[in-house]
Amino acid sequence: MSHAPFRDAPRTGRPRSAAADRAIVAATRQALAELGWSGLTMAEVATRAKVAKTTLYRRWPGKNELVVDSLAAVFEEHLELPDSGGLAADLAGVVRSFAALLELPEIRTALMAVVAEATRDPALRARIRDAIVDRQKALVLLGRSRAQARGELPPEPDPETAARNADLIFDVIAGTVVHRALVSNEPVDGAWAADFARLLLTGLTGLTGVTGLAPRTATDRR
Amino acid sequence: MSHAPFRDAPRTGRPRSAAADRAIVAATRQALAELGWSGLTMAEVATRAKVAKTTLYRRWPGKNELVVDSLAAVFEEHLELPDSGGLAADLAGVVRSFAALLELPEIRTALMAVVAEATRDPALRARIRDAIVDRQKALVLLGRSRAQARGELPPEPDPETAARNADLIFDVIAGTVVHRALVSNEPVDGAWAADFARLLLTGLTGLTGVTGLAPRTATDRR
Amino acid sequence: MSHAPFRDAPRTGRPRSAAADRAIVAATRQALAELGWSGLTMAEVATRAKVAKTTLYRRWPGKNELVVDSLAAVFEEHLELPDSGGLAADLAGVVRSFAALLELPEIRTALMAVVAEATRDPALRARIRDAIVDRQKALVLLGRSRAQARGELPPEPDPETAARNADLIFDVIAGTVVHRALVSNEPVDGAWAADFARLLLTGLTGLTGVTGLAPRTATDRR
Amino acid sequence: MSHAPFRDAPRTGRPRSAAADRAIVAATRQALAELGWSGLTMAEVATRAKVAKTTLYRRWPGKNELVVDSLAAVFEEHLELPDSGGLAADLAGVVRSFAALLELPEIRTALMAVVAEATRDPALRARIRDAIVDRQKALVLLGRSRAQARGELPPEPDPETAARNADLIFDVIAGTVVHRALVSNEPVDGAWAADFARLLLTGLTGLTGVTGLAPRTATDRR
DNA sequence: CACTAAGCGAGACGGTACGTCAAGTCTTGCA
DNA sequence: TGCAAGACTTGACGTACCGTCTCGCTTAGTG
Repeated sequence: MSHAPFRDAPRTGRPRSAAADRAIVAATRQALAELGWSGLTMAEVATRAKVAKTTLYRRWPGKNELVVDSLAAVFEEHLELPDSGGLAADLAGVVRSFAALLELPEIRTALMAVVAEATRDPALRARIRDAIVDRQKALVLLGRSRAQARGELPPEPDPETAARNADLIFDVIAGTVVHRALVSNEPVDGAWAADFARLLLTGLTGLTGVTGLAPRTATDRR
Repeated sequence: MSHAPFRDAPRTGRPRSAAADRAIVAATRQALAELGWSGLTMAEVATRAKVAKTTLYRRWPGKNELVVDSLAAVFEEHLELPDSGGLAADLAGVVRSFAALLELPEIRTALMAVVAEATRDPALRARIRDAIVDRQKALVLLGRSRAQARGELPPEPDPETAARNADLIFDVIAGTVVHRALVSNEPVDGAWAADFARLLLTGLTGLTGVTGLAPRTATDRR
Repeated sequence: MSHAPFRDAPRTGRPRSAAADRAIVAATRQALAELGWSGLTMAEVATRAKVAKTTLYRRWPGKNELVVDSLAAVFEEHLELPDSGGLAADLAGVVRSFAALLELPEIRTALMAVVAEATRDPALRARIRDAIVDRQKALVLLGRSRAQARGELPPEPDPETAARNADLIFDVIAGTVVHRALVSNEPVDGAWAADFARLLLTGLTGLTGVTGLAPRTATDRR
Repeated sequence: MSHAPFRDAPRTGRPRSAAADRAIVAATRQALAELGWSGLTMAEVATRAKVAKTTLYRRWPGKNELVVDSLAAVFEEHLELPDSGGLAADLAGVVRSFAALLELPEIRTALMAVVAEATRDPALRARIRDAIVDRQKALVLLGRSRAQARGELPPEPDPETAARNADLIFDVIAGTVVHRALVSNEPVDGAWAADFARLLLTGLTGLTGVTGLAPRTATDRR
């Protein structure tokens, strides 16, 4: 956990309970799912975790940080990218992976809220980047390197371009999925993921035609 | 304003002050820019607008709705799409238009916050859609119809596909710009907009190569 | 009540509830009697008075001031000195009057506590003086002036001496009764009051002899 | 110290540090003087005494008892009555001795506070009596027995009367001095002590006249 | 022109959550 | 076992904001 103290100075006194840490994070996720971001209170979390409010504040500066770390735990356990053997399928896999997270009520209700809070709090922004965003970006980078190894994508000419392209692709994938799920409030199902993957691979001009060639079936929907 | 009462029943009594409406919305934007979403209070808005707190609650159900309407006013005055004569340029225009809004502190700090609130409040979600999202989407639709008129994009085979494609493209554009600006917290400058437009038009495979052909200059950045 | 606002400026807005004031003071006395000074909490008072905690803090800066005003109300309704026709009887009357107050559990538990708090808070000290001590002192002054009118005590030669003597006599009477009741924790009954009055009138040397001349009876005790 | 463990059972394990006891009491007095009763915390005492909080609780049941014992230490080192050769002077000596203690900030701020606490705690009341009040009363008794030995006061006819008178005189002296110092918040100087002694010896009627005969000078004040 | 039905500013009100603090207990490791 | 360090539970603290209310006043139309 990012708030863990350095163990350089051999700490004295009673050590912090690791079980409490786990209980608090779990309670936060549960309360978030039930009550939503603005309904979440520190006292409620404390009660559910069977822990005193002071224990919360000893470990996290406030609600924002606690929620970021709790969301991070969800990302940590859910994000993975099985090698599906092809770029298009890997792409759909990333999209599905992101979308699955955004279906969780605790993520739906809290992710954008902490992003909004972070606009006025650089430390929180860094925490979000380290704990959440970078974890997602790693998935995208993994997919690209696999595609390049397979020869589906050309290798980057130089590291700077590589980074710039990676950032762009990541913003496109993550941003689009988030917008679909949270703003447009539409399901991210297999059909949509396929459409999105096709658009990403072939660009706008290829969009309509290909769709026409492979009409969807009802069973295509999740 | 979307909360305006129906004029069917010819209202009696003293009419509401239109000046107050304007002052409140302006005060909300200003306070949002200075204090951020979570620092914004109804009392503060009332004070700045030189209005009583009761006047606020007489017109808006709460903070969420007041902010959505205030944000909507900003979108209304800023969003436009001058015809630049080509799809790529129109695309860049839409991106720049969205990005310009996301540079405003009141939008940065509040847009994602109300989206987050809306996850648990369908009425608020509808309000956001009507007042903000549909206004953005209209821009994207306008760009597509222009491109189709010019022959740069094929006409849609049927209305359902047209709607599905429009939704997808809109989520890609709006989502990507928002993610770049608010989550990645990087500037949406001309160079990035050009990269993004190229990706949208030609797809992933075209990305690296084209970039290599047209190396950027320093003056290209905003 | 000493915190009442001046009515010079014609007050606007909703007026404060006088009933709330009364309920709060009554609740404070009751809670003090049941829970003692250190057991008294603002929340408990608020609950008993069926009033919000904020209402308490809107009217009193804190627990100390609330308690002083509540004690003052008790003093106001209890302190009086019926004219008994003679100095000795008047003296006993004052003693009994003070003692009766000190038998009330809310006074027992709180009077010395606020005095202790006041050692570090001049404003609180002034409040105690105005609301409580001066009320007691007025009784002593009344007794003296009656005695002087009857010729039982000589008139004071000058105002300064008069004030100094009054202060001294007051400290003797009030201090002694308080010490007997709260520190020695012994009852202030009729017999003790008579002993004390005799000591005050005749001094130490007269103490033992007179007691011997007028042996007490069981009915003499309160 | 009244909390000292019995040495009957030959105690095992590491013995308690006597130095810690002294450091704690000293730290309590110092903290009391600086922070006042309500500002005093166990943690602060522990820090100042360079001792763990647990050590405090191992030796005293709580804050009240710790403070009583610390005040008792002050009384123990300060209270004494040099034989001045006459009743009036001895009386003034007792008054001055009490007053000197009440000038100490730790006593001013804490004495009445523990008395107030004691109204709801018989054990604390007993502790105060044994550790503080009886020590003061011994001084008064000593003064009386000297006066009786000198013939300035008549011997008591019987032990019961002796005790009753002693209690009364003690309440008068201690109560008056405390009231002057803490409630009226006026200095207990030589002039006031002389006035008080005169009143005690001759009673109320003698008060005004004698004062008139011996007008004070400025140098008479402390 | 008076009546009347709102609107309006000021501020009290009952609530709820905040983040802090103190009391007193418990846990660890060292002496 | 004593002790230092410090985590822990409990619960009060005082503040801030919420959304509602009460009051005295103003401002249109309507009768």
